Amino acid sequence: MGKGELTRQRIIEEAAPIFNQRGFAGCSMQDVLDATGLEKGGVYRHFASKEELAAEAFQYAWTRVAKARREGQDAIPGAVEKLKYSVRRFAETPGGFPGGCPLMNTAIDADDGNPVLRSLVCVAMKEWKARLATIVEDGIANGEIRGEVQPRRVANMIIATLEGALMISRLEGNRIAVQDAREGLEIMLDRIVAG
Amino acid sequence: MGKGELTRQRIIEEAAPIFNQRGFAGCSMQDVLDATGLEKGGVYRHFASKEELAAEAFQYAWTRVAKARREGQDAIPGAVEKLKYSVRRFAETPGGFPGGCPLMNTAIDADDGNPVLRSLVCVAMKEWKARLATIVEDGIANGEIRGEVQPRRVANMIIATLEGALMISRLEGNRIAVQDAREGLEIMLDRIVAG
DNA sequence: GCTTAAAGAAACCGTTCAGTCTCTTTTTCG
DNA sequence: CGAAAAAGAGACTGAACGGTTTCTTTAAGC
Repeated sequence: MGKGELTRQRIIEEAAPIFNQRGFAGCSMQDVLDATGLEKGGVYRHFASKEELAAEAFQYAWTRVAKARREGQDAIPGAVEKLKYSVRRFAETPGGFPGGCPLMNTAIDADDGNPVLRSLVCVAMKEWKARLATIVEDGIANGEIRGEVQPRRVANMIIATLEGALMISRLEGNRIAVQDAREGLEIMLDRIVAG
Repeated sequence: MGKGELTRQRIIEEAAPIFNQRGFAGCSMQDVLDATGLEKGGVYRHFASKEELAAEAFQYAWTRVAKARREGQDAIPGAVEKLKYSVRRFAETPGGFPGGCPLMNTAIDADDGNPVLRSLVCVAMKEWKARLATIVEDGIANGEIRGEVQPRRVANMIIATLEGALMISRLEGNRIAVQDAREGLEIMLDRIVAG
């Protein structure tokens, strides 16, 4: 990787937390310059526009967060245990990235405009949901989870509850809401097992 | 109410949807001028700053949304039925205010800055949570709900799930997530009844 | 209906915005 | 080591930003 590519990556990494904390409109290019120590020319050589940088920053932030949340999940045996692990992992790493969950932040930030960011968030959401739904489907297939359970509904419930709880927790400045969500979801997950 | 007060109120009502859709930094005073048809002097006579207007706009938006969600709730008998009604009402009015839920939008918008807006959101969240928790407490007191149930946890679960689901629904442009959340929460609420 | 105070229009303030361009410095590679 | 290419500094552009001020219009109270 040449020096240019290295700088580009560094800009993304420095800009991502700022965009995640302040939103697209709330983060100026000057903020990025301050954070990177570069000048205008140094940044605009690597990105065509603020929007392009913001898009790359979101991708970076989400990739990092999603990877951290997934970590260790493959080693867990059993569909329900895998789901519980996902929930626990989410609840235990609420400060995984400065400014909170990039998915939620960018979804709220871009849902009434900025189609570029919006579509990236849409894809990210779709992938997360599919990942959870697949675990449920596998559980149904091997008889661990009851057949009537709707994978999409379970996935939506998990994502909605966790993200909503994170919003509350960040607002209140404590972990109570995410802990409550975790416990509530674990009870729910116990109820989808077969038998 | 004099003409001044009337204009002030009209500015708030016109500005609230814009702030709710674009966020504090994403909505300029020029946008407010365009929406109201007034000029700078006409607006700044009634508000000391953009922040003051945004605060009033949030209060207006949240008051309206909260009232709409509460409507008819008092007539519902039984704690669990009251809670179910709240959930149903939320799920059925996802487009209650342009731009989505002001509480979530402003919480995400202001949680890493703007202490004025942040504290208003905090109070709103506290009140909503207390309202739900009180219903649970009443249900426990009259034996309708099991004694082990933690009112705060139920309240957190309901708010988190609904708000998270609304975020998903708005991102995807359909009502699937809020419907899934509603059904999931109803099952959860059936499980907290005594006996 | 006249006086007076409130309300609004519009020019204006300095600052910051995203983005461009030119010129210098630093890599990179033969 | 030297030439060509890449990277970065930093001045600059015009528009938009939040906010102020002055002056005109409109509404209210006697």
